[in-house]
Amino acid sequence: MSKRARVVAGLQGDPAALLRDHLIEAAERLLSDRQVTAITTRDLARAAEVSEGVLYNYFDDKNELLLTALVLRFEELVAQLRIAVPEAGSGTVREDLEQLAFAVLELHVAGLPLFGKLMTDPRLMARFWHEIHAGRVGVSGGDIRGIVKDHLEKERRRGRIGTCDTGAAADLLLGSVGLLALLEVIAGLAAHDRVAGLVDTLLSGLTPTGKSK
Amino acid sequence: MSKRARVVAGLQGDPAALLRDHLIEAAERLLSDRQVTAITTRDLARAAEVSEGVLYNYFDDKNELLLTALVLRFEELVAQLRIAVPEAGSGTVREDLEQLAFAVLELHVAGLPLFGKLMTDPRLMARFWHEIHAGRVGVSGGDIRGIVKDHLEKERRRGRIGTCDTGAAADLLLGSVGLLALLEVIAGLAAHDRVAGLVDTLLSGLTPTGKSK
Amino acid sequence: MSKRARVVAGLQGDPAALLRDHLIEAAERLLSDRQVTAITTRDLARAAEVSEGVLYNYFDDKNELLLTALVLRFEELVAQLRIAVPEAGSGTVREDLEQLAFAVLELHVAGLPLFGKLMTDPRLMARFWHEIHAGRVGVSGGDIRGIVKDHLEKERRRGRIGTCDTGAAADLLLGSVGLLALLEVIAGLAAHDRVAGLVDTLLSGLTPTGKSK
Amino acid sequence: MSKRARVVAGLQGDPAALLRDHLIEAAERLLSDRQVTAITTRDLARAAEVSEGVLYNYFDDKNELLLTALVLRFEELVAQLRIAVPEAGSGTVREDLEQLAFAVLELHVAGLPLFGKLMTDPRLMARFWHEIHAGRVGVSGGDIRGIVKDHLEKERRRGRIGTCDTGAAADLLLGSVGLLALLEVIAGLAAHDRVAGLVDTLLSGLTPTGKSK
DNA sequence: AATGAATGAGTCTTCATTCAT
DNA sequence: TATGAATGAAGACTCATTCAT
Repeated sequence: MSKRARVVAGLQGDPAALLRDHLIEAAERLLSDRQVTAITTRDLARAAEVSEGVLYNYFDDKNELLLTALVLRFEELVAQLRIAVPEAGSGTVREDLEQLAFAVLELHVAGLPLFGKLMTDPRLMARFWHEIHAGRVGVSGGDIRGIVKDHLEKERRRGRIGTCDTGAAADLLLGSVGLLALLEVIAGLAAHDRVAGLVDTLLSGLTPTGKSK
Repeated sequence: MSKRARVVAGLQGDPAALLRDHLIEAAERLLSDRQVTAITTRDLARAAEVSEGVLYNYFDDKNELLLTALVLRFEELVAQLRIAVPEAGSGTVREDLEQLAFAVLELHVAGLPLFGKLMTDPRLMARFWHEIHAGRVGVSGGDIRGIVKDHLEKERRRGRIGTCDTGAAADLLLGSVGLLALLEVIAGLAAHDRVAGLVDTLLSGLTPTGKSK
Repeated sequence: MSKRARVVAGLQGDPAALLRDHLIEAAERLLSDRQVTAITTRDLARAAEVSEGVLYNYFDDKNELLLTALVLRFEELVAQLRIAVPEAGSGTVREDLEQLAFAVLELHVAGLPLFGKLMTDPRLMARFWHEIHAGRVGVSGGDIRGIVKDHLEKERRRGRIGTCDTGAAADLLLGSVGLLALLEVIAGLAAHDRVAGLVDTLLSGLTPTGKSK
Repeated sequence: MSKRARVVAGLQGDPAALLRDHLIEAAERLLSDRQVTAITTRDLARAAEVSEGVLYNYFDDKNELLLTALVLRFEELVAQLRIAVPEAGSGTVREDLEQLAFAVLELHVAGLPLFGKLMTDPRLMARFWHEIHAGRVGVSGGDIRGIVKDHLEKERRRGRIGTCDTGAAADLLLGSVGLLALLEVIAGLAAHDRVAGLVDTLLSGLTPTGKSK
């Protein structure tokens, strides 16, 4: 009935949804090499090859578009993590835990820039936080923590690890892997090489053999 | 004859150095309650009670001043950590490690906003990184890691903990404490309550008693 | 075959004329609680429950629609005044004149915002003026003046007022009532309370009794 | 000490005050051939031959500059009226009243466009109203009314006019003269020619000679 | 060397109008 | 002929940087 944007001219489907998605994709592309605050409406329009005003037909304001792109990207990352979680028992305890740790590392390496971008703008951060229901997010927060904790509890039920505070263990793993990811992203550290050491140390603990704490 | 800024009028010493420091102090003050991007040259000038132009006599641009203030603040925080590190053997292994963990938590809670501010501007971040020699920094990077590692090695030499990868152990502790700090800053989590659990789990490890890894 | 707008779907008559009128009505409604400049084409479309584009099928542009609505509203107000004019002789001279003055006050209070809206856009004003044949309008211009003048002349023919310049008398009445209306609209003055004083003073004049001018 | 705008480069006096006044003058010039709402910051800057930003060094926002210009212009007009008010007794009652009426007519003819401009923007109108303390303004309000009323009371004390409601008489004169001014401004009516008739009718009143009201 | 006003590019957002459907 | 999304030209305002004084 009404006019259709040139960029979605030849495509099948609801033109509105198409264009909305197109805008989000353009935003994601921009987000991958610029800080949120460094992205202007003009950039967005140029990247999407549409006029400047079109953004406001689909989003309340610039930040809402950016936020949507950010949330989407985050959800993709978590979905990828779920896929990468090993079936408990597919290898040794260590092997499975290492596989999980590598998956978490991937998530962090990919997600950290995202997170950094959010910190730029406190209001954006707040909206992001609200969008992703509390506890489901953070660099390694909530949901992700649940995934790791669940894995550990399965292992414990199988008797492959001892009685322990699985929550704390999850924090140790997530935090340290997150730290490696940060150093990789910021300083180019080879994080992968240090994951095995992390898992070993977490498994055996620090207490000298034969002694209690 | 050259003019001396009113604010350093009565002071002894090289007026240039005095004014430079004065500007940095004003920047630090501003940095403690605003995002870097939210600080204008006018703010800076007003806070330092000098004219807008002086800034350019001592720094290449606004960001250089801000960066200098950021680096300084970071160094103060690390210095505070050094002071808070327990004398090994002043308590049990756990007590000492907990005390260290708390000190690290304090550092992170104080330093995280700083870090967030840096991420605003990638160029600023790069310059910051360069300023603090590689590996010495990060939310929980290098230097700090050395402090924790040193502590653990002292404990090992005393025989209070077993043979282990002290670097990995330091990463586990720093990373997980950093994660708690992040959740405290972002989501208001009571991080302190979970530090003890972290230390316990790190000490005992996950491997079931009586079994080898 | 041509399409018929949903809002005039079930109605009898020329669909074009129907829709045109429908648009004008919507505009009038909007005009009663917004400044002309604050009315967007989107507002107009939403109020009329039609698409944004139709407007341009019936009017040259947005302003022409608004103008038409304004002229219509003005004519309604004048029609109301005609109805409210007292039958000369239904009361005393003063009573009749007061009744007329009150009617004129109503007209002004209702019409002033309209007038204000017009002044927003000089081109709109010019077109309005052209639309209402010269001399027939103004806050208290032409036609209205004729109504007051006619009333006064009837009274004079009846001998209830003396020989005088009824045109000037009409101007005195209209102008002063208009002034009160303006002050009521702008500053919340209780205009009604001062109408009687106006009429009295107009009737008796300023010249001291027994003296010639 | 600091830079001086090119436009006030050669002039004596406080450059800030100079430029501020220069901006106001530019605004007044613009105001005399455009509606307030039709004046952009760019227009203002171009008219004053300064950069766009300079406006904000002297006024909170665009409207404040415009408002200042409007208030100033209004005050000039009132001052002119005061000067033009006849010494009571310098001529006959009618002559003096006519002279006053002419002065008021001048005021209105000059002030009406100003007033019209204000009606464009209700918030601006409110600020204007607040600026000019209540009762001092309006097309023919307060202060102006006081001037006319004072004149009439002097005449009454001299016994040159009878006992009457001088306030109402002032309203009759001001309102009707305002009306003529409006018609002159809008429709090019020759207002001057009708002032004498107004004054005559006001002086003699409508009541038939020898009869009571 | 300090001052602080001038500069003007750049920001987000609105909205009348067009035009493919 | 109605639709309503796309268009893009403005608009007001900010602020890092410059530079005459």
